[in-house]
Amino acid sequence: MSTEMTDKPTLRTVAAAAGVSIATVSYVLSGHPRSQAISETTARRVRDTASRLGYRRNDAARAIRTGKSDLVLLSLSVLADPWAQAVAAEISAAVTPLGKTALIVADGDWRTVLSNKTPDVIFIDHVADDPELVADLERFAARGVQIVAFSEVLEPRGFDVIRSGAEPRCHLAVEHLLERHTKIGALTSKTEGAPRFDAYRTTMAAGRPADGAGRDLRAAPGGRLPGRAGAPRRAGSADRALLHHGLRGDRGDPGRPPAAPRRTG
DNA sequence: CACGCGGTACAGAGCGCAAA
DNA sequence: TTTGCGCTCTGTACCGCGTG
Repeated sequence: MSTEMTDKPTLRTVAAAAGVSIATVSYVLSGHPRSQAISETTARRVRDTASRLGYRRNDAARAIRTGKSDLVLLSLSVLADPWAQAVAAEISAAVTPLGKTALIVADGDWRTVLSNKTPDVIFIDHVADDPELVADLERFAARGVQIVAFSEVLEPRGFDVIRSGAEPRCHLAVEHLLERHTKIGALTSKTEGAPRFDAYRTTMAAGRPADGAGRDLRAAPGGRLPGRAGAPRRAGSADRALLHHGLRGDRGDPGRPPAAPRRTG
């Protein structure tokens, strides 16, 4: 019994129905430069037949031969982060005109996705300096997958690493606030060993204004600034401004170009 | 281990036509 | 008639993975 009415039409089906070879159908339907060498009569017959049979290209099969999936994977550890949302929007907008699809993984579990898919490009917003994770990335990079990892600690090993560069951005934020303030409060979850806070502290200690005015950075672990005993106060406007810069600037403001990636062969 | 899946890439066959 | 050339299309290897 024939299954032609129920089976999904393939290139082979279309070729048989149109009376041409598989290759001819492939050239016509893919718009391959070589299709210009195929007569308009034949090309039209192929297109009409494909349309009549409801043919749709099998991207998985195509990926086997070309090694291209037209898939761009974006792995975000925290989707609620304004920076992550901005990056997701930018990448989606950038890849769509190229005929590619952005696949966004919101829980940062990019390894599970890569177990059964091979994207053309992978963006990962956070990669721990774990040898096993890095080995996974190196393996995909060796297969020709372009990988961009945002990391403060990872070294480029066949793939790109973007340093968020907390210090320069903290410097900009502090200098901006110092135009109108001499005392700045920082709301931070921890003050020791935190790169972001260290960057603020370094900037504050880096120099003193010519008029001799002092610089004072007060840390507030837990999100509260020190005040009178028993009455912790909320941060003032300058403090909130600094916090704002810290969140947005720390990992790259979408409105500004990111730090240049470093790559090794 | 052999085979099949679907689409692509590429070498080359078949044909028509013009010039010698 | 032979030769050369260009156009159109064909046949098949190849890819990674699952299945028998």
